[in-house]
Amino acid sequence: MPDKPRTRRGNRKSAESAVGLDLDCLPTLIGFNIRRAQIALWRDFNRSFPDGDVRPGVFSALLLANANPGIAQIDIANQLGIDKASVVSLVDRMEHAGWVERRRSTEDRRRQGIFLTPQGVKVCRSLRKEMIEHERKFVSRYTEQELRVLISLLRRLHDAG
Amino acid sequence: MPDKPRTRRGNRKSAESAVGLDLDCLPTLIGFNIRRAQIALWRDFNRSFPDGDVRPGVFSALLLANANPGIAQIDIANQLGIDKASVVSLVDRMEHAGWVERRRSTEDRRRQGIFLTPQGVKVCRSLRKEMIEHERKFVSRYTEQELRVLISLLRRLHDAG
DNA sequence: CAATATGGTTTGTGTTACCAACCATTTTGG
DNA sequence: CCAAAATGGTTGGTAACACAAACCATATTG
Repeated sequence: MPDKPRTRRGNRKSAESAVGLDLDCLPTLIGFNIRRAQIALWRDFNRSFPDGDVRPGVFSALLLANANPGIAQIDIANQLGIDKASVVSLVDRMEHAGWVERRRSTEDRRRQGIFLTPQGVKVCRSLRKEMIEHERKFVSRYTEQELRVLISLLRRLHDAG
Repeated sequence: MPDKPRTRRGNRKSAESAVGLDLDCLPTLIGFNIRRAQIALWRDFNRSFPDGDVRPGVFSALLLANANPGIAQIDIANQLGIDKASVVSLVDRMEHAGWVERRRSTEDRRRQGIFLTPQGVKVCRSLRKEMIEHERKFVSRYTEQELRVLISLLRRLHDAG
């Protein structure tokens, strides 16, 4: 029996072969739902910010550097929960775009302080606005209370991961 | 002034250079929190399932194929919310591992039905158990009610993304 | 029956995470 | 005080994904 009964060939509603599929325990798994949410957000992000220099990683790093002038790359890594090696390429791209510059700290000459250029400041301000605008589409699915709960539950997931 | 005041050089609690960093609006953004949660889960997943054939994508695809014998790859893509091209490599890996086989449907010869091998069935059962075990670490941070809420809020995020 | 749609595949690109190894610098502890 | 260890940054390599575009075989359609 190389076949299955669930083909879309007229024995069912023709539009939806997916109807009635069994997802097993997947819908109850945190990982599965986070993954799907992440994909959905990522896809939407790419539509909102098409072919620019800004990517999710760059965005957070830029905001962080803007709010903390001279922040060290290691601190960016820690705040974003990623590897320090990953931060290097983020900063590389931001520097290449002319948004930030690295300045070797004179207090601790291992540290590379990140400082926004005037252009970087402008871009950052604009991006922050666009991002909030972009998130509105998702935020609007929740009440204010639900959103607060969601954020706070998510935060517990990664704080102390 | 190439320097910043927030170095860890004794003028502050020496253990934490990160204390007092300004995260701007990042903590209130859904995208940021999802991303961090995803990273945390991913990292933990890799510790729980070190160097095996099983990866997050493969896991969901295997469960799906197990629960729906003969499912078409396109349906896997739809259920997982990913591109059909991405499914190909997932199935490739599962087939290569000897967990599933592709059988061309005789009803619609475009479709490749995915069927688990006996070994695949065993692996699947074992993986499901391991996965639930693995998630326990995160689940245990929530009350039963909180978990239900979290899952349901997340679901709203990707259903209709 | 021609035009179109669908499922699968291949190929290529891009993002992003990790680790290991290395250098320069700083901190440490014997 | 100085050798040993820790720290910050960088490079290079690997891997998992995600996507899009182009292509084939097959099905559906008009």
